[in-house]
Amino acid sequence: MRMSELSAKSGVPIATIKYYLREGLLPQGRQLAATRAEYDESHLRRLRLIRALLEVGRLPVAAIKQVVAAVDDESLPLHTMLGTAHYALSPAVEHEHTEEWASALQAVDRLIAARGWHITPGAPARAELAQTVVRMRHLGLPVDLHPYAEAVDRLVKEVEMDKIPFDAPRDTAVEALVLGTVLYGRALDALRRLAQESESARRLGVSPPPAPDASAATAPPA
Amino acid sequence: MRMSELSAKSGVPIATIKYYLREGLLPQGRQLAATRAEYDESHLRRLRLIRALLEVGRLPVAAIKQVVAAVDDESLPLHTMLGTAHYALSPAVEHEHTEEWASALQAVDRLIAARGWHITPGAPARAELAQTVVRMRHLGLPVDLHPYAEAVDRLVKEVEMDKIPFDAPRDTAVEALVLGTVLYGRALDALRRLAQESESARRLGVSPPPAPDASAATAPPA
DNA sequence: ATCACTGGATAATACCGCTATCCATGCAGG
DNA sequence: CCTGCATGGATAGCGGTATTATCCAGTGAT
Repeated sequence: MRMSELSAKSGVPIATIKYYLREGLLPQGRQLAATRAEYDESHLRRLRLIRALLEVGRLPVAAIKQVVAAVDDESLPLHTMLGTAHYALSPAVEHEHTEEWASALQAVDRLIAARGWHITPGAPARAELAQTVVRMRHLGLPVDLHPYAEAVDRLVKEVEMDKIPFDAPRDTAVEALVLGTVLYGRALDALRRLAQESESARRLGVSPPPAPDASAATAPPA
Repeated sequence: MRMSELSAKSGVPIATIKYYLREGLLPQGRQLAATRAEYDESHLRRLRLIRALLEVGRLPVAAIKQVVAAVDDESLPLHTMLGTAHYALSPAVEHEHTEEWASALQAVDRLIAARGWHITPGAPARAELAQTVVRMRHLGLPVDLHPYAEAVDRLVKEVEMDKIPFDAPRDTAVEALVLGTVLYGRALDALRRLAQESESARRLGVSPPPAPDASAATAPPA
């Protein structure tokens, strides 16, 4: 198919597709002539991957570039691939070597040990979590992550990993890994807020089930 | 304290503090004279709240403005306050009234019903989740959110809500609500990635991930 | 009175994702 | 073959956002 068709099928403007080509997010089409190139289903699929990572996962374009590079690198083991996705998802927390930081990191490592997890020291999520703990303490929030760790531990072990099609072609498995991390991450977050709203309504008593001030809860900016 | 002291204690540059004052994120200090104003602990605390929402929660400044306005509005019930936080957290998904959208929304509503949740139709998380489902289907991912819903449901009911100090002064409770949503949301996400890494290492059982460095972000020559 | 410092107003900056403009093709219909 | 519209590629520009730099007049300690 040609670029215009690719654009039509994906809903991404041509100018934007050109941008992705420039940035190396999308592989070049098969060159037919100086002003003619052909794209196929793989480009369409890649485009959907990009948009999902961008719009749902909120990944910056530079990070997506990393991810697709890893996806395309056939020599990369799946586990490493997952690490790349995690790295792209993590927002580069700057290490301040303060007392608080060390303490928070220690707390995180205790939690990791308590769950029996095996985590490499360079894992981005480790630093990110430590950073979050620092913030929580700054603000005087009670910090108890154990129930959260237990919940995701079960989820990952009992559900998520079983869904990855390890026996499928590599790119399929890889996409499932990356997309699972990103899309289900968002889904989990949205679900949590739904649960919160429901429980909040129940406890703080917007009394009857047929919500009286339904619109108030999500009222648009004043 | 003066602005420079506020800056020193919070780690936020003076110019940035001035910006927050302009934007109404941070209340004005007590004016002592034309070129002299005094700030106190409440400003420091507010500044930390802002930075937490900004850096950890990734909220845009405009959304933070909404949140602090709600926090400061004494007349707002707690439940409504939570709704405001949720609204600020959600990234305004645009409704395309397509077939897929309707179907995804239906699936989300079935899930909500299955869990017995009480959710207002305008809940931002509802649309966000539907959007995510649409993307998942586009990409051919299997979509089964039930285990996720169950996990967060338990978490919210058994842990999160019990931590909110409803009997404390309003602003304390309000901050706990907002920060709980935002900070624990991030924490949950980071924990999930930790669990994934651990489980991935166990199942795919291999060498540790490459601990990619920041320079790699721009290094690869296409 | 002086001078370093403060707070406030305004303009400039950096980055990012995207978009508009140009231009040399290139295929299609006559 | 010739004409004309569409294509792909290169380049420059736009719009939004968070932040920062510049100016300036007022203040208070010395």
